[in-house]
Amino acid sequence: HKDEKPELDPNNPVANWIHARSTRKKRCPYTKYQTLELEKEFLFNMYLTRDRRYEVARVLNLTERQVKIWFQNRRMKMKKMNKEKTDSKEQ
Amino acid sequence: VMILRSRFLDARRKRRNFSKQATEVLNEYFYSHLSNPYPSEEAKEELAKQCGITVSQVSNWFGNKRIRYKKNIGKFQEEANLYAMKTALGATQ
DNA sequence: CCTCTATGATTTACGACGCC
DNA sequence: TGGCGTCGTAAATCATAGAG
Repeated sequence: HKDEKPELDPNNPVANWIHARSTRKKRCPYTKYQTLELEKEFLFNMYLTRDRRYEVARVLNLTERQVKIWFQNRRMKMKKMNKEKTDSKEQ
Repeated sequence: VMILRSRFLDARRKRRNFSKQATEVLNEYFYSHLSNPYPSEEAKEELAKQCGITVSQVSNWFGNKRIRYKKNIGKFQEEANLYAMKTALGATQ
């Protein structure tokens, strides 16, 4: 499950850690408008159809891949929020 | 109603830095597993219990610690030596 | 008090692996 | 086999607690 190892020095403690590939796109925070629209779409349906994805990407000037990943991350966030809610209820 | 109110207030409760003891426990694990500081789910649960924080918070702490350590190893050298010495002494007893 | 910096949390972007 | 699913994480960024 390793991404890449820029550190080749065997004495370097971080040599075997997970490292992001240098080709990874730098994180680009979305605008308030983009986030708001994505949230609205998520409220409508947690899973995108292919043409909703195309449409959302076009309107928000994001790639379809970015929209797909945003929904994946958003579902994980929802799962985490639900878990915290039920965890605090029991006890 | 009061229960719902207190739960809502809990959720909005402002972040607090972890206790010195909790940070101590997390750092001990981090520096004694420096070549592979990725605790398993079970290890995270145990650390969370010892520290009085959630598993998510343990994950956040390790994520932040790994990237900040990697970004400036020199800055953490003193701390690393301190915990290395501490575990060495603990193993002797 | 009033700054800043360190710290905990959240947000993008993937790699690994799963299922259909 | 491609494509989207989850899971765990990297790295950047946000928010502000709290040390000086």
